[in-house]
Amino acid sequence: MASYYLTTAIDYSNGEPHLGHTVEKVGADVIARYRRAVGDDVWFVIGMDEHGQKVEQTAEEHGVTPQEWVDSIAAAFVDVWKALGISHDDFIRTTEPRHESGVRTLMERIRDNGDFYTAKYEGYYCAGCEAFKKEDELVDGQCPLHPQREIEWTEEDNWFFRLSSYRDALLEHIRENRGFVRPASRRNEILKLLEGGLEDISASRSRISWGVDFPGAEGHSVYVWFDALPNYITAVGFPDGPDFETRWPAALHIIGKDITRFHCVIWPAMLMAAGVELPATVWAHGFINFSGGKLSKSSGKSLEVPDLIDRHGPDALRYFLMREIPWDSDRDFGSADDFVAQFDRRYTTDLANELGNLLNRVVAMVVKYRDGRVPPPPAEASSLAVVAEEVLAEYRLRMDDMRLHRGVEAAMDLVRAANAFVDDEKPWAAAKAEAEGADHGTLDTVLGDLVRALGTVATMLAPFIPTKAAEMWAAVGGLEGPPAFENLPRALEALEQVRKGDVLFPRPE
RNA sequence: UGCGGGGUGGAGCAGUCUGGUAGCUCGUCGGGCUCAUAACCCGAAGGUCGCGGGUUCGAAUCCCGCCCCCGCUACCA
Repeated sequence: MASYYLTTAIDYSNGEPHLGHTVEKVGADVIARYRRAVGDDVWFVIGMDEHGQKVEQTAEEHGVTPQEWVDSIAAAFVDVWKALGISHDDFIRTTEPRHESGVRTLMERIRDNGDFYTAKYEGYYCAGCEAFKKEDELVDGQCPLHPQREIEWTEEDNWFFRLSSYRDALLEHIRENRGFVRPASRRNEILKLLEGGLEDISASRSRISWGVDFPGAEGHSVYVWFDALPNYITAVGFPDGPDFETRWPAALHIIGKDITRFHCVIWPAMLMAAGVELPATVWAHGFINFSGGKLSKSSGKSLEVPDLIDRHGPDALRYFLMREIPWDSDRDFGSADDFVAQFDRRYTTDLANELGNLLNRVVAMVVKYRDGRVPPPPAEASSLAVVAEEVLAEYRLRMDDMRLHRGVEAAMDLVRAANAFVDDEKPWAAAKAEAEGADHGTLDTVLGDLVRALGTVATMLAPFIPTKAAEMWAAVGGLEGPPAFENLPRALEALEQVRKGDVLFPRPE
């Protein structure tokens, strides 16, 4: 079994989980579940980035210790992921000992490789940004993001990382490995960036106490990216845990497009400097945008994730996000009201009317005309069975290429084809003909192939709507949930008896 | 300024790499069916494929120029 280790960006512990976090985790979960169905040995890790001055300040504002603060935020994130059915295998937090010790080891290796040096860093420092600002970034001598804060001319000794010396190696790696940075638009961006040259970056901070101590440098802590990025290796036991060798290098890092350069330039350079293999692919997904303003003035529809889950259930939200938001680019919803309206529309048309109703009508007919017995596969496949084969192949191509929104679209194409097939074949007319003496072959083929098409749909949709797909699979007579793709043909042939259950997606009243 | 992405019927998108009657979903209008969650199916109207020029027998698709929108421009998740 091929090892497939995938990660998402770890989320910064400065606020509650929002839609942006949710899209990323759901997409990653879809990939994880799909890879499992393909037969890979999947290891799926998400987590929290918990250090830094901002966390320290936020904790102070709430009158708790930083550790208490990050504990409560981590719990809030875990609750949401659980509610959404995210199937992660591990949850890494950068305040955990396994992470902090791994970071120190990594820093030591980079240092031993001669890629750290000290230099004076001076400039205007904004405590709000936790960063030095260039003079032309300031507005009226103040940081535009934190105008209420003091800006200070500051000098400190920093440890610098020789990022610039990895430019050629990075260029070569990205040029030769087309799949390293995806989608292609992001790859172009990074290549152009590299062609323009790189500067060294600082790797330590002297003024941050809530962080990992910089090895061998009294009073310095590891700067944010050198702390956060290594979570991908510390989570699987770097440097010498038993799983590190089998799981690393990762198959896939899933990130937001805003942090592409950190993952495609700094992170691989760090790994090269420490003599660690590079991940196979970094995938930068797009964002949800609200050009019309996220906060609706009119009806005040909530975009809080728990409220959206309550609206039509977790699977419906997963479906909507994956169907509507391209996995490789941005999507603008206008306003919060528009978002909710689109969500309601997708739920009613796609899930209730097309998918749920199809299952219901097919199961009802099998019960009515065959006492629930699923007719076995006919000698000659129906037109629907042919379409099912084609759709499945197209679905696999799209999913393997991580075009998730196109994958779910393919599955729904089969749903539409099945609904049209029912109308074309008119099983009720065939049943009437049987009552008048016609043979049973035609209706057997129609009903059996419909049931098996539904089984195929359930299997294709399982990564997207795991709970509902399992209900579908059970309704068409399947055992133990939708099968791995390898076993699908056999599992479909084995379907014997449909089970009429509750309406899959009730229409809103 | 530079770089990247985008501009396709009312809305959201596919198609552009590998030129050859412009496609899908939703919405609108008309028809059909009764197995089904008043669900489903079929048909119709609706597009100068951002603008201008070029290559070609032929361009949404290739080349040049321009306009508009978004992101990034380095230590901000």
